[in-house]
Amino acid sequence: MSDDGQTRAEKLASEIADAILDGTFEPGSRLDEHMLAARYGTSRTPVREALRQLAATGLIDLRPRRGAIVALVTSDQLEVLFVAMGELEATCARLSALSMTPIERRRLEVLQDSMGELVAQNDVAAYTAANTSFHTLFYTGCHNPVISEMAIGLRRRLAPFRQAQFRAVGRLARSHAEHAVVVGAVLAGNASAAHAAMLRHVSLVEDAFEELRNVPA
Amino acid sequence: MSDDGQTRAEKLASEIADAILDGTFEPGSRLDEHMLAARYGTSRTPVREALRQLAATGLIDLRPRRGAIVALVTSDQLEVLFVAMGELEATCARLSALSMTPIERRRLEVLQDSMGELVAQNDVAAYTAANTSFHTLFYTGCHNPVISEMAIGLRRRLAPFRQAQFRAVGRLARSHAEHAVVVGAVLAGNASAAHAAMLRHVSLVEDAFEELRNVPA
DNA sequence: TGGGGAAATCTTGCATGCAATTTTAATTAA
DNA sequence: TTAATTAAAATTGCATGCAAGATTTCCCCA
Repeated sequence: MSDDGQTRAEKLASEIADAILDGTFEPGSRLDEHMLAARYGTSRTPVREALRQLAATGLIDLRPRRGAIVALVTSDQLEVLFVAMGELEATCARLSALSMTPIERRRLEVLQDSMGELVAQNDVAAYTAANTSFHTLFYTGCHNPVISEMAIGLRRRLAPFRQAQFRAVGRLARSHAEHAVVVGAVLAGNASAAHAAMLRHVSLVEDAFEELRNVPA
Repeated sequence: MSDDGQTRAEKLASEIADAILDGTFEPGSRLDEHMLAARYGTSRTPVREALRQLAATGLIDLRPRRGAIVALVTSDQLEVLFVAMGELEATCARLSALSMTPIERRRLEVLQDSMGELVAQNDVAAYTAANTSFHTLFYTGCHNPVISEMAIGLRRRLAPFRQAQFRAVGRLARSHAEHAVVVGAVLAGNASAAHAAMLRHVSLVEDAFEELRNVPA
């Protein structure tokens, strides 16, 4: 089993990334090469290659001769990351308004409608899942893998900080209403309106996160 | 000499990147690990780590068990890269309009004026250099290292394809006029206008590149 | 003469080991 | 008790070697 064409270093990079994102390795903790090698049953060589790959994504911090630590995101950096993701998502929406195929536009419309039903049923879990699909549609719809991969990388990195954003009352309906503006602009082919609407939407999501974050620990 | 706190793999990554960008290693050519190790006087281990780092930036293509090749950018990919860079630059301008400090705004103003003189003198070389400074001001001015690093990385990657864009007649004055619109919007704190103006500017630069590229080989 | 297949060669992937640097601990002096 | 110094331990950086997979070469057959 296990060998699907990927090299061990690649699988390690992905597994370590998962472990970091799901909290197994806490921010700031040292990623000892021997420890990782033992944990994943390999030698240090592929571990080192994986670490270098992860360092390039910003997930870990690789200090020469001093080892790797899980990147600790300060409050400031988190702000910067959220802003960056927002801008990228807005850009995706902008390009989607210009580049989406009729089929993609139709999919967007259908998803928006079905999410409306989820709002009516107040199904938070299903809405959260659909919300991911919603944003994914723009990643593919912008037809620019360079931008979409940047956005996906950021979204992935911010995932641990985005949980439970729809818990607050009325957030579901509000999110859906904001989506409607974005969808309308994209379907109308109005690039700048799509950009502005998506930016407003994700900024509000960020605000919701802020509220969460400022709850006394 | 030689040891300035950097690890060999890091220096290798930077040296190989330079060699790729200056054309020493042509797109599509194989990057043999033994060859690289011999060329830079190390063993294969740091070479492999450097290659993994470069693969993360998209500069090389690392195919499992099949070695690394210098990423060959097709015409389509180049288009995608230019669009991505344009969008990021526009985003930088947008954020700059919101976040630049008075000092940064002043610097922008001063540079814009001095570039006007270069246009009058038709000093292409100096204008080209100043143009880099101009864009760099927005990278720092957006106050978002995540976005600016993405933009810088793209600009670096596209550098080999951007040469001589000011050769065409009248391009200098036109560039400066476009800059004026961007600067005006940023100084006025008009985010969406700054975004639109920068987007228009870089799109035109891209068009100039297109003209160059379509010259029969 | 051209195509298919097997063997030889080459290249990558990974483990291991050693040297160098950093980190930790211990010991001593103030 | 605390700070400084030094020695020990641990950890990283890198070279080397071998095995597995890919590539090339060569030969045979149609």
